[in-house]
Amino acid sequence: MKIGYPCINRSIGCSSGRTFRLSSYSGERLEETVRENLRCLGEILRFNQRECLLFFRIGSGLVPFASHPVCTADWQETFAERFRDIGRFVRENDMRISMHPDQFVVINAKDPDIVGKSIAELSYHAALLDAMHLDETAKIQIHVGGVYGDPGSAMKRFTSVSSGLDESIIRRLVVENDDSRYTLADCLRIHEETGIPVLFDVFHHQVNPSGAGVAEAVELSGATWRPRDGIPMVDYSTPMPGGRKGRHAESLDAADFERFLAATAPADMDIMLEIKDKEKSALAAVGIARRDGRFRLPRER
DNA sequence: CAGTGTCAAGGTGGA
DNA sequence: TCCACCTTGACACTG
Repeated sequence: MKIGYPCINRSIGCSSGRTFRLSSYSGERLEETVRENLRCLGEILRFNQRECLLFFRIGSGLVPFASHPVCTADWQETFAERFRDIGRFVRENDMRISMHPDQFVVINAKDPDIVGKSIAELSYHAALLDAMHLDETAKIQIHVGGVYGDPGSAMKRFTSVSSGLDESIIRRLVVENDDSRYTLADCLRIHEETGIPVLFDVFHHQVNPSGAGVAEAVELSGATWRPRDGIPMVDYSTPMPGGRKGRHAESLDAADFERFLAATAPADMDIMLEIKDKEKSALAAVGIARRDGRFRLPRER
């Protein structure tokens, strides 16, 4: 079991998601920004390694505008060595990386232009993980979407488009149940059609359920991961108390997390804490998971 | 320098 | 019909 947090570290005072406006794009600006983002990513990973946070989601903004036509820079070549170094650090410390392209990626959209842009964005994510020389346990998670009031057709389009995706993408792709459209049961059906593993989101399953209890849900989704995909990934969070439906909590609900671990024992999984205060909650979760017994510090493995 | 409106991209649900 | 929301604030303009 590894525990981690997404994209941003609030303790170390730098961001690996620095960006700039499209209107101020230039090759120099891109290079300078990517260099700074990679430097900070290295710092975050070193922080994580010290704190035994072995799971991290790299933000999609690491290379700004990478899939936009304006970007003609060969960033993979320019930063090849830096990417390789970071990948080596990840492997040597037995860490795990994931990415989560944002809501604009809809590979089963009706508009072919949106499909094309979505695939370009997935290619960027795959190229980034490839540049780090990470194996196929480093996943790219997406929601399904593209419903437009007709889930059946959306499902067919998803199956059809995903079957044509490049191997570099499909080997890393996993689908996640979302909070309003595709339930866990829908994602399991997609898995049956496509073989794509299902990443279980605990919170979305509460908001948008499909029958299974949490232990069963972890088991069903976990069974869709092949050995080469690695330990199943799970997104965990709780609702913001008093917040609107769908909002993520500000900090870890320790009692709920303990109950979640107890309910799902002895299943192994890598848990991404989608909680606003980031590494702070992840650290608290590590403490709880150590008492649970499934989580081991690296030196105890 | 502080405050704040806006930023590449889509789709949904709630007010 | 508009706004908030999503994996996440940060940039850049104004005064």
